[in-house]
Amino acid sequence: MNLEQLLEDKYGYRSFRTGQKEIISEVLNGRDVLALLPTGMGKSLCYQLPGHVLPGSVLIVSPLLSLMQDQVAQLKKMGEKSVVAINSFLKAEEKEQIWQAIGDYRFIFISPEMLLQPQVIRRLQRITIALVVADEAHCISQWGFDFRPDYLRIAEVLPALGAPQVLALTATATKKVEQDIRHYLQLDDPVIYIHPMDRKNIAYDLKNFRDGEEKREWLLAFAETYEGPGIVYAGTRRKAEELAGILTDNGLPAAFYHGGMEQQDRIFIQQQFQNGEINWVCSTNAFGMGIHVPNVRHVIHFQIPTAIEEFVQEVGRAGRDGLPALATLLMAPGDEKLMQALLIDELPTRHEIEAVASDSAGRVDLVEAGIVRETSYRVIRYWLGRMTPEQTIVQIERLAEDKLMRAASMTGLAESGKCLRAYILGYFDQQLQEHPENCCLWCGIDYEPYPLRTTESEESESLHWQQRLSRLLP
DNA sequence: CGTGCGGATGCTAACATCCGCACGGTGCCTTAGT
Repeated sequence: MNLEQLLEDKYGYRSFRTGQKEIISEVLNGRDVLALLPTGMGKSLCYQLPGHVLPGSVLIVSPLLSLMQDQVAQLKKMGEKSVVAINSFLKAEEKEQIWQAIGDYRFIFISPEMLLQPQVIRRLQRITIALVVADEAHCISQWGFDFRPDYLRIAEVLPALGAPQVLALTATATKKVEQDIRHYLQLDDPVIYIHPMDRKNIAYDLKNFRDGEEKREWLLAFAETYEGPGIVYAGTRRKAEELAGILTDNGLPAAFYHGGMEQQDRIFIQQQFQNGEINWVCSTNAFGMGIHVPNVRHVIHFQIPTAIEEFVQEVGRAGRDGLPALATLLMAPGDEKLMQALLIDELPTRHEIEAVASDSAGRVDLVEAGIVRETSYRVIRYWLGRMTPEQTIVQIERLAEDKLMRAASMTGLAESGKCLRAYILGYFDQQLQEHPENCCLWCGIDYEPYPLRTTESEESESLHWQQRLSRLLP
């Protein structure tokens, strides 16, 4: 089969990007594949193209509803009609209609939680699933153990679906994440494709401050000096709002974004950022997946992230256009303590585990009564289904240790005093081939490539007039 | 670690002030009964 011809017929591209052809060929050879491709390297084509060749539907397991909707819209825009997302956005009748004709859809998007529902499995059993895709597969490792346990259960469904082949796609994976993906998706002798993950156009900077006040002053001065767009990652929702407030108070086009907002507001901010109407988004780690803004110049971490994996994911949203981008990590004494406390507090407690274990009737009253938190309840139920309460407690303790170790690797980066790029690549078991010209603060950073803010003083003055006028008028 | 909230305090009626303590990120899925 001529893949290039197919690519041109279906998508109008003349040639594949690095890695795409290898991955697609292996999928078409019937192999399980785990592909590590950096963000923006055309991951979705790796299942879209096989979807036109394979004898059956492609089932894509996706972490976010917004991501699904986005991908469905994108496929439809490209002329692909037989696409659907099965999720809680659908009304009962819509859902029924889709199920009636489910075999007609070439691409079916679904969340792990929805996929695990028995009636969903029964419906999917009636059709031929040729390929199951785990999109953003690092979520298995990142979320499965203590947040969204259904992520660990995807493989349970596969036998019922006729044991289709599996393609796992992600941008960031340590050896541990890779192993988790292989194990929990039960990949069968998979082909592993690893693309070098170094992003040469991103320089890594680090600033030490005495306290948060100094950080705030620096952030404001930076945003007033340099042109965005940029993302500022804060540790908490409140902090994200506070930082956005500082920027907007000083006339900068900024907004905050976090998981506590209404879905509509979140979509609105995303769109404004994508249209360039907002220059700075101050957010928690909720912001990022599914954001396609190629020209993000700056990613600033106001507070230290909980792991290098997270840091790299977030930093990777900069400079997708290939132009120079800058990642800046702001540090102050005590920062790591806050994040450590946060990491551990959110895990199920011994008390919660014992409460769920002794509640043999399996009632959800514990959550209603405020004895067990909602997420804890589901996580505990997952583990109790597989081990004793005592083993579950040990399991959660191990998770806490693991999280603290990963957090320590992040502080290690901040304190190493050596090339940050080399440290990061080393963490992912990759070797730095060559230091780019703009590498990191230890190798030296030239700030000249980062465009300065164009002071549109006249424009802002006229805006002032408009504002004053609007205040005078009723 | 930093912050914000609720309750106690101090003393006789409303309110300022202090202290202890909980909380902090990430998202699917909710099919009851007016």
